[in-house]
Parts: sequence; structure tokens; C-alpha cells
Amino acid sequence: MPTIADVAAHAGVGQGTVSRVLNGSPKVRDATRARVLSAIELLDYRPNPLARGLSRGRCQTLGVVVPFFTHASAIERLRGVASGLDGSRYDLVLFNVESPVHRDEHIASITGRDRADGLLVLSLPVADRDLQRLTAAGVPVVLVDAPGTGVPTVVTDDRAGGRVATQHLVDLGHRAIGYLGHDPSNPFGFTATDDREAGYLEVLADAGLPVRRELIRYGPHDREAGRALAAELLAEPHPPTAIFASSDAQAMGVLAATEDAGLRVPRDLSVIGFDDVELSSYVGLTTVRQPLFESGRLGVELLLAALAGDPPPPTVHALPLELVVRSTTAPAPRRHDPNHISQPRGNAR
Amino acid sequence: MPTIADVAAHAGVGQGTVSRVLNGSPKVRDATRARVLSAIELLDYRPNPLARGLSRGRCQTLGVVVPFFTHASAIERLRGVASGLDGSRYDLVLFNVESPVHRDEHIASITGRDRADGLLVLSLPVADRDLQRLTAAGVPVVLVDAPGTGVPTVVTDDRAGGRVATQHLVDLGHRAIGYLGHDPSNPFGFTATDDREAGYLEVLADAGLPVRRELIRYGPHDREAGRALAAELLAEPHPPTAIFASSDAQAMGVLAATEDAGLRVPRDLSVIGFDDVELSSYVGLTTVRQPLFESGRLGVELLLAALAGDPPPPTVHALPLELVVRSTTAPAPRRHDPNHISQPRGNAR
DNA sequence: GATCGCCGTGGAAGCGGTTCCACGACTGCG
DNA sequence: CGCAGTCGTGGAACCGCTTCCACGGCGATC
Repeated sequence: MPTIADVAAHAGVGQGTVSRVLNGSPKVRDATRARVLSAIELLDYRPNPLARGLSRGRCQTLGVVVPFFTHASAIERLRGVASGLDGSRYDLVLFNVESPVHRDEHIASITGRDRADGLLVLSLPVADRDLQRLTAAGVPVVLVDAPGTGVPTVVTDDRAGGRVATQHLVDLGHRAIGYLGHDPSNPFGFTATDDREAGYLEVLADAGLPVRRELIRYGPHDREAGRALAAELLAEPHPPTAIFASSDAQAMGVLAATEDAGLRVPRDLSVIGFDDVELSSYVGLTTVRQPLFESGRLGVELLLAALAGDPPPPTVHALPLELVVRSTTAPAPRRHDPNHISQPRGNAR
Repeated sequence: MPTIADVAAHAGVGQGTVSRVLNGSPKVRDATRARVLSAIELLDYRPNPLARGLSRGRCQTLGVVVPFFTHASAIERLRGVASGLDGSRYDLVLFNVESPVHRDEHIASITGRDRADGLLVLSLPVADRDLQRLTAAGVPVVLVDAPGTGVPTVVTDDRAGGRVATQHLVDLGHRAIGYLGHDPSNPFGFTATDDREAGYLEVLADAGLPVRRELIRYGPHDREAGRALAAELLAEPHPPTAIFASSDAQAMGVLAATEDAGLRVPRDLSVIGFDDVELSSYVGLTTVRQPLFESGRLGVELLLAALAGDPPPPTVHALPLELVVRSTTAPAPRRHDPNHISQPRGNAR
């Protein structure tokens, strides 16, 4: 591997000059610059990023902390991140989080510009102490889909989203509406779906509907959990006529459970999800769309701006939500007897 | 940020000793080691990875080159990669490839251990010249789902897979079988689906069926392309009764096109895909499963073995394929008149 | 009891860049 | 025509770590 000294020798200049050429300094005579460039060409020289990083005190790398492949939604966000990074000079290093320990380890491992020049955290809350430490160390942080103070944040109004979803069901005449979310005390500290639940509760209250605690269930955001929880709801003595699942992944499970129980969607049960992942359009799921791709992209843009010495204020950027009505929601079945719906469920367990 | 010199001063030792403690050298007296460790603790010292990398000539990072989010299958492989990397000391840097230029740029940018200690390339062929250059520079390379000489490779027998899929359709009595793949001259140089096509052609020949060129179409591996190509096939004067799509993504498009044409799957058209991405199980797509997750994981394991100084021979690891029959394939419709099937297609364009 | 290792350690020389400082040559001004 | 200022440049210090080399002290050996 040729070094800067080799280039300097070949070009007959000092290594300081080669470095200036490399970094586009204007204080190099054109003739000199040409000699250096041709020596670089001749030797097929490339600067060593490690040495450069050590010397400049930064590493041209962006860290992305992401609960990796547990949620399809994370992938969509990552796509946005990758697209926002395209054309920039930064490398992307991925910190995969599959447990709370992971999250803390990764965040603790960043102590300065030697590991990552900036940090983008997806869907995971970061302790204020860590945020302050990183900021003090000159590492800008941007949070996407998670709360945090003092740093730019990209969020959606999950409470409003919860309202929109629930209101849609209420408007269709449903009065027994189940809710599926994750446990508010989950160890990761996800908070988004808590807000969705709050929106759900508000709409129930506004509509004068009772809150039936037995219709609210918690579990992880995956299909199997959704399936199991929905099966429980459907086995209730007075089952819901509609279910709001706070993620599309859980909603997919609701669909499966409905089929298991010999019921038809949307005839016997309306289902609405949250996220609008790619799959949802294939399946025809009614859902609340949140701009996942755009959130990742905006997050990166904010981070790049901070790195470009144009520090964005710690604004909370709220991205819009949109109700996407497809084919899993329909008007509530008419009935005189509140137990009516339980009749066709012959093969439900 | 404290440096190794600070630690040395606090512990009253030389920095060489601190370094030895850091790297677990046995030639440090226990008492000394304890003093150093407590100084490290006290100062909350962490070694600077850049400096360490520069000094040792490697950077504790693995590069993964991946046609990022164009294929859902790439994601599945990446999950395997992430899981295989879990617990290792290596960081994962992602090189996103959305164009052939990208691919070449990224591969060219790796010139030694200063950028990545090893390289994992997914689904993209790498020129022998680059492979040799990287090997010479001490950067081990592992290829997954792509051909290459002189390096460990993880593949599936795509030709056999093409045979299995086609044979399944033949066994069901289909005699007019369409094929969807990508253009063999695609600029990325993907080759996997060419082999699937070869398998398709072999089975046709074995079964004594004619190769009808008009039933073979090429396009990118996404849903929209599959939809458009399938629409063309269905508009043929003698349309196929079954279609083998060489990726699940295209198969999804075939399903959509069938619906567009007012036809029913599998009654009017049997559809089989390839990959078995997560989505396929939801949709009930019959397909040929290839172990995507496992391929990524095995690739990383081979790379880590190479890095651990245990260089694996340049073996080709072939992973098994499996026919997964779901609900999009059925026996071919009986008919005396070969144009029979075209009758119900009133609203096809 | 002197010599020979060996062990544990300190110090310095890299690793390959960036950046600051000093310096010579040239320009422009009085 | 002399002097200050600018421009372009070379060289050295430095970034923070690893590793090699040299050296002092100790126990084993004869």
C-alpha cells in the first residue's frame, strides 16, 4: 500500500502539500497540484481512513442503533436512512439491538468521534444522561420514533393516530372495540404504542363507550402474539366486533386468529392496524399509515446537517399520519341480541 | 477523553504495560494488572478504536455489500448476518448497492484492512480481479448467492430449484408453463435466476414439452414487473395454465395480474414462486424455499473463521432447497379445446 | 558466589495521515 | 530600491495506540 510519503516522493513535494491536495486546499499552485494528482494516479494511492480519522478526530461514519429485524417497520425506516446517506461521504455502521442490554452496550460504546461521528437511534428511548454525554463529546444524536430531550427528534403523533383508527371503527358503528398493544412496561422502553392506546381510550370516552379492560391485551409486536391475543378476545363471552391492533404485525395475527375461529373479515370482525408496512397493501389491511421511509430519511438529513456544522435546533418534527381504508373494516353487524355474533363461532375453541 | 498515557500515569506504570493489560498479555504481574485496571475504572477509560486500528493494521469491522432493499430476500439474509455477528467483536458496516456503479465503487474502496477486515458480498458477482486484489491485501471475502473463484461461497442449487418448481407444475398436468425471470444480461450480473431458467428448460425437455419462447419474459425482481409481465402472458392467444416466477416478488405480481384479468388462482392459473420470503406464507404462495437466513449466517461464520486465522478452503457450500406447496398451485384445468381457458377472460385487456 | 537466563517493565519508534509553523520567493507599495 | 505582506511550500509535531528493544532484578545453575 502506498502512503502519502510515497506520493510526496514521486511528485517531488512535501507530504504536507500532498495532504493539502487531498483535502482540496486552495493554497496549492495548479502546476504542483497536477504533479501530485498524477503521482496519486500512478501509484493508485488511497488515503488510509484510519490514519485520517485519528488525525482529524473523526471517523466519517454514522452509527444507527436499531431494534433490527424484530419489526418490519424498522426495515422501512432503514431504507430511508440508506437513501438519505446515499451520496454522502459517510459510512453506515449498524448496531443491532435485540435486547435492552444490547441497546445500552451500544450506546455506551460510543464515547466520542472515534467510533461514530453521529448517532441515529430508531424506536428506542435514550436516557437523558447518555444524550448529554454524547452531546458533550461532540457526537450529535437524532432520535426517530422515540422521545428524548435536547436533541432533534422525528416522531409521529401516535395519540392522534390511535384516535383516527378508533374513530374510523366508531364511525362504522362498532361499539365493542378491542385493542392490542404491547406491554407499557416492556424492557425496551418503547412508548409509541402507549400513545396509540391513549388515543383509543380518548375516542371511546368521546363516543360515550365504556372501556372494557378485558378487551385490551398486550404482547410483542409480531404476528404470533397478535394471533394469540386475538384468539383470547374472540373467546370472550361478549367478543368485540372490531379490533384495533397497534401494529400491522399484530393485525396480521388478528387476521389469522379470525380465520382459525371460522370467522370472516370484515363481515364478522373489522380489523385495523398501524404502520402500513409493504405487506399490508398485499393483504388489503385497513391501517393508519405512518411515513416510515420518510422518517428514516429525515432523521439522517438532520444528522448530516448537524455534522455539516449547521446544528439543527432540538425540534420535534412531527410527521403526518393517514388513514388507509382497505378491505378489513366494514360497518358493524346489526344485532338485537348482543350475543348474536357468538352464534356462527361453532369451531372457535 | 482520557488516553492510555493518563491511565499509565495514574497507575504509576508505563503505557506499554497498560497496553499489555488491555490486550490480555500474560506477561504482566497480577498486582500491576490490578493497579492498571483500577485506574481504567477510575478514569472510565476506553481505547480509541481508530488509534488501535491504525497501529494494528486492522479495524475490527466487517463490510457487507448488499443490493439493499430491492429484494426482500436480501433482508432475510441480512438478518442471518446480524445474528451470526452477534457476540463477535466486529462492527458491521453496510454498503448499500442500488446500481452497478455502486457495487464497483464500494468494492474498489476496500483496499486493505483499514476499511474492513473482511468482506461479505450478497447476491452480486465479484470480478476475479477484485477477488485477487482483496485476497492479496489480506482481506478475506465470502460470497453468498453469487459465483466467484478462489473464495468460500455459499449458494443454493438454483438449477435444481428451477427443476423442482417446474416438475411440480408438470406433475399437476400443466403443459403450457410460463416463466418469469430477469434479463440474463442485467447490469448487476445476477446469475441465480439464469440457473433457475435452465432448470425450467430441462424439465420441459424431459417431459417432452415444447419450449414456447413467447411464454418466457424478463424483468426486474419486483411486484410491478411481475404484474406487467404476467399480464402480457395472459394476453397471449394461447396463454399458459401455470407460471413459474423465479422470485416470490414477481410471483406476487403474477397474483395481482391474475386478479386484474378476472381470473382465479389456482383454478384458472397455477403460480409458483422462488425464495419463500415471509410474505409468501401469509399469501399462501406455493414456492421453492431457499434458506435465506441461514445463508447469511453461514457466510458470516465462514468470514469470522477466516479472520480467526483459520482460513476455510474456497469451498462451495450448497444449501438445500425445498418445495413448499401452498394454495396457488392446482391440477391443470381439463380441456379439449386449447383455447378453452381464454373464454372467461372477458375483462382482460 | 559469579554467571546465565528469564520475567516484568519502561520507553521509544512506528502506524499514516493533518495541521501548524517557519521560511524563501515574489509582489506591491512608499 | 528597500521593506512589508502574501503565497506556496517543506518539515515537524501530533493524534492514541501497539510492539519491539533494552534493561534491571531475581532465581537457578555450576
